[in-house]
Amino acid sequence: MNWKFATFNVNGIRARLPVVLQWLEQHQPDVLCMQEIKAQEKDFPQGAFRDAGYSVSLRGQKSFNGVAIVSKKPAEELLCRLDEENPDEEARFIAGRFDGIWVVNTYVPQGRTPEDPAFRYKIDFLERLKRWFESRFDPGDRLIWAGDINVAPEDIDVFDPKRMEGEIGCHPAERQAFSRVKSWGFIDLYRKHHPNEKQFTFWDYRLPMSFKRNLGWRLDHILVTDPVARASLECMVDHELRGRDKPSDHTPVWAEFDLEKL
Amino acid sequence: MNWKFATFNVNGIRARLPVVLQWLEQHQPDVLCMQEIKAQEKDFPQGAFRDAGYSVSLRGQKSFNGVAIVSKKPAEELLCRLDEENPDEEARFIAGRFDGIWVVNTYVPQGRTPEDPAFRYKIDFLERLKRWFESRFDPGDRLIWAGDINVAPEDIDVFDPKRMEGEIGCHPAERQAFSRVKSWGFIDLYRKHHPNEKQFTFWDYRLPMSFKRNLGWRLDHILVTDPVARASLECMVDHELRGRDKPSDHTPVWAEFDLEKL
DNA sequence: GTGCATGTGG
DNA sequence: CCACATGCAC
Repeated sequence: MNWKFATFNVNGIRARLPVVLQWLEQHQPDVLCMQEIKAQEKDFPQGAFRDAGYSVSLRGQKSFNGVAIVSKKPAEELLCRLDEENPDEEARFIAGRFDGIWVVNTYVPQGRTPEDPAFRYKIDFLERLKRWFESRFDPGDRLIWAGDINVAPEDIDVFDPKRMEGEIGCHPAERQAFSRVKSWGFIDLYRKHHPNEKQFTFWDYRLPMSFKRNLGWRLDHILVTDPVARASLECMVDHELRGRDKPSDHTPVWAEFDLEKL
Repeated sequence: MNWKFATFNVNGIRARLPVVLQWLEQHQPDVLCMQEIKAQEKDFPQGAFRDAGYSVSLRGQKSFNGVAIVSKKPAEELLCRLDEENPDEEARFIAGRFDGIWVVNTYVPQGRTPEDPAFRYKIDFLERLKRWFESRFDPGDRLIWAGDINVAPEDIDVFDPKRMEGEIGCHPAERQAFSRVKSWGFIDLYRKHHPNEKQFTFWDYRLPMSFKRNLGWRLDHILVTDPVARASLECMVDHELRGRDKPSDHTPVWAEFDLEKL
């Protein structure tokens, strides 16, 4: 039986609700991770997802950030913070078990510029995440880490690597921090299926005509442990959405798995 | 040859542009007066109107008020302020000559409450308008005064005259001020064609379900001098627009004239 | 450029 | 309830 998974930085769930519902209707993923829902729990349109046949797990915050997982079956287990000791950390992390697979959904800080304190926070976030994986899981577990990681891992993942060298999203320090988390036991699923494809998942609103001119970044990722990678059939970026009327600046990434190979 | 005229408080031209363009496309008025465009000249979507075959004359202001006239032919003469001595008066007045007919488009102050200084300003505005008509025109001229007058002239023009007695829009002082301007030589064209109709042009957003329950006011008017009244064929309120998706709180009023009778 | 928060105005 | 202004973040 096939199992479908997707991740999408929606940039405001209230503004993007029609787009997301239509995408769910068409693609029927078993699990969809969303980032930048930009809503508190009380403002998240839970009813609309339930009516579409999806269960909602979410970690909200007023105005910024916020992550959610919607799934055909409710989470078998759920964790809403990376750091249980810190009750008012930003809403950038949620993890749940679905059909026996642990799904970790993150919205990694963007970091502003490499000089900004926010950049240090980004690196720290990735290091905390690495320790979190180490302490709870084994690379042989069924585990998916997905979301807006805000790092373009290689030069192929930016529209103009020369121009973007050392810039936010491409800085060696963040690439290395991301790489270190992956080295624990993750495979970049899009890159596994498409080793040489220059395919982006984000086009900045602020760059004039960025989508039309394909001035993008691959910042949204599906990372999986080895057993999950071996069960994977495909991983794709649905850039079509970005060309429509009121798009998010990001676009969905999805993957399909053969559960019998797991 | 028939000549079509309309007035519409759009409540923000930028928010209402698709609605207005579709209405123009369908109804093809020779002249449309708009109020509450809520835009400065530079922010008014002139290109969209030109593409639709309309010439634009406007008096804008940042954020509030603002009036415009769009017309199949450009204005033969144009006046943009009621009080030429006062350069920073609110953008509530524009007048132009089209096909030999003078069209005066006003957004009369709402007045807040009868106790508020804004109410005095409303009465004064109507009195200044009366003097303006007296000084420049004769009741025998071809003249149309239209717009959001913000007065329900008679009890029939409010959903609940008992409840609204003395309230803003129905207060005796503003009814009298409006009546005094009309007494110079204007005929209420909707009332001429529909003497006993209880038909509203405004339904407050803030009253729950006001449109569905028809809790409205007739505040938008087409006033004409006697020769124009004699050439008139019909005057109607297009309340259908108010029932759609993102409506203005007001709805268009239109009239048709036989130019050969003029 | 876009979404959201808050404040003003109707 | 709705539109617009300003301010913030990305």
